[in-house]
Amino acid sequence: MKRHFVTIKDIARELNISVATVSRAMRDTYDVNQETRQLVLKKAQELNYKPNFNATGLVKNSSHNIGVVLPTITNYYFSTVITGIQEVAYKKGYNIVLYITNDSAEREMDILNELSLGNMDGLLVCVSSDSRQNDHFEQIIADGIPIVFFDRVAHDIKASKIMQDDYHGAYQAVEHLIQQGYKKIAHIAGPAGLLFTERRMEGFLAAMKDHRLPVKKEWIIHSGFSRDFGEKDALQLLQSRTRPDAIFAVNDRKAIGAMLALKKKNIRIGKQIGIIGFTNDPMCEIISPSLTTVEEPALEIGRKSCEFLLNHINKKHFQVQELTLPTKLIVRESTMRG
Amino acid sequence: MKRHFVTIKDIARELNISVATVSRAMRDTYDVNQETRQLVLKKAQELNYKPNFNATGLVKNSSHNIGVVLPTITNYYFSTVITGIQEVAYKKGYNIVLYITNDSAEREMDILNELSLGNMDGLLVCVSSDSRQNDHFEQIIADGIPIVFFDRVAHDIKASKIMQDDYHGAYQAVEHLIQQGYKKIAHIAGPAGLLFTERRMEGFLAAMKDHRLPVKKEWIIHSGFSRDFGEKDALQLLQSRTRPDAIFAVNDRKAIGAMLALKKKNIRIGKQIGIIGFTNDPMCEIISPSLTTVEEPALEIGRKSCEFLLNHINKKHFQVQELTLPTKLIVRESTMRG
DNA sequence: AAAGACTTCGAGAACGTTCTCGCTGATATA
DNA sequence: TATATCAGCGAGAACGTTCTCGAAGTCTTT
Repeated sequence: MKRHFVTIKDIARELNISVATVSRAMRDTYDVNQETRQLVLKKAQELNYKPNFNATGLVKNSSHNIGVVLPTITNYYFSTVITGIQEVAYKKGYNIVLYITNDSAEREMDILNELSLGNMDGLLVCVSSDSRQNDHFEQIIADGIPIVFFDRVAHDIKASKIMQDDYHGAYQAVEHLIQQGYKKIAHIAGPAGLLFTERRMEGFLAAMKDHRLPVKKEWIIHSGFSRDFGEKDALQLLQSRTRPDAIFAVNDRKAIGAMLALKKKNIRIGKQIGIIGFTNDPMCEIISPSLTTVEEPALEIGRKSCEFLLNHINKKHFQVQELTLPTKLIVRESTMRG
Repeated sequence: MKRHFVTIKDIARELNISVATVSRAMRDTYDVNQETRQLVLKKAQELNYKPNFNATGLVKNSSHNIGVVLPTITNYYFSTVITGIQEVAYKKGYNIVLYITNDSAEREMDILNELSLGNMDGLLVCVSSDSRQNDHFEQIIADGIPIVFFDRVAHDIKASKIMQDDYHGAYQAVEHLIQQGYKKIAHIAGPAGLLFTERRMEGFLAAMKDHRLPVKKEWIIHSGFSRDFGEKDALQLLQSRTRPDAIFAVNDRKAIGAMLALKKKNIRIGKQIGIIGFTNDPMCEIISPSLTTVEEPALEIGRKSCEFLLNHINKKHFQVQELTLPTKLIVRESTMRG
């Protein structure tokens, strides 16, 4: 249990020099003799010295921890984003510590009021789908803790934001459907109130309008993000007076749910009803027919978010900035009429 | 950039009491008057005081951080394990900080020699598939940092280990194939040298032996864990002199790779060749035909690992212990001959 | 009334670093 | 020779807590 650590003092004692000099040597400041420096480094190695981050953090007033607050990690998009975050954080010597909200606004609140959060150098957050109030973020920002939002961003908060190009991705998706000859296009969307959901909706509507296609209210359904909701939404669409001949889903999971539901009803995906998703989850290639989708730059979003945050943390002055990364249409079988 | 924090001293000054008393009040020790305690708590709330973990950590010699070292997080099993870990860690006030090895022994070494690791209160690790040398773990253990291994454990290390019941899971899987009438059963395994791979192999061999079925060398293939390897292995099996009529894959991803390859060759899964996987990845339900598999208790493994580690960290004396959690056969279409 | 026990609190050291200031001795400048 | 410059280093404070020790006051016991 009790472990004893080698400190800078031990090195100083063994070398008969002051702790100040050892500290200088470790940090390679200008005012230390290179010879003594080598001596110190050698001795440090020999004693297996590891710096104590609590001590450095205490004087420098930083923890080298950045908090990542997100709804879940058990899906392709989020786990990939985290991988990107971790990659750049690790390189710069920062730890990332995870906070999972389970997509619950209540839990999100709890987490943001958490003690430990105050000890983060900065925060990367993707808001939960049912959080409407944003006061808790305001509070954190007021406390002076840098925040970068990614993917699902809070509307009204003045903070840096990184998203994929949801509008154009959606536009391109719908245009692809239209080019394939589908005309009666439905959209199964996410919960209302989330910016990226709205942007995809706008892209959908714009593409329909530009191609002079009618949009029926009953072809637009708002619900949750999971596969189950995709199934339900698809079944609901089948009930509508005029049945759509294509579905644009807000994400791949819902698209896959819809496919599963339609397959059960013996509807031939592509031929009878075309389907397109969003994300490019590996599942797209596994399901049959394979799912056409819009690829999101998840890894890059993770990397860039973290880079932004580290800039915010280390720069004296930082501008709030927004970044939109491009998406890419990936055509597969689910939108093939042939 | 510069943020000013409310400290215990501020509270003491405003209340005209000593820092020691404030500290006592915050920790609710026995030797503090309940009235003054309430006063302190009220003032703390009022000033929005947040304890500084660097300071407490420095005197208590702990960081309340536990490191999680694992190959990747972008798959179902690992992301679920992490969710379990995070769940209990959060409850106990510990942060989890992620280290991703990308399944490379070299990177694993780098990470374990990392400075920041020395500042973890404990480690949860799942070794990378190509790591043979375990000296770096010995070193950490010698440093007195508690370690718990999960899933992929290092053979020879004396440390606590948590795994699913790979042997019986495999046995049950193969027995299920046999009961379905398959006789020529192949096993596409993981890389040799990993304990759980070997255990699944043993389960496979035992079931075959108990049912007096022959095992051909060419029906056993060792390779990587990814879908690509599953495809390759399946194609290789098709080349063998006597073609197997069923495949037991070491995990779902390989099983799915194999299915995809066989489907491309117009082989009817189930009828001509039965396939069973391991993990119960959500993809099993998505692919067609759906994939029979052995469910792993991923969430529970995450939870238990973390509980073990926290015990190790907080108990004065701890016994190294090993825990094996049960698996569960989940029958779907890929092993239906009818 | 004296002694003991208990409650409540303060002073100050300690944790392992970094940082500021100033000192020493050597070298360069006048 | 006297003075300025500079390289290299040490002493000690500071960061925000906890912890140990002891003191003051109150209450109980005899």
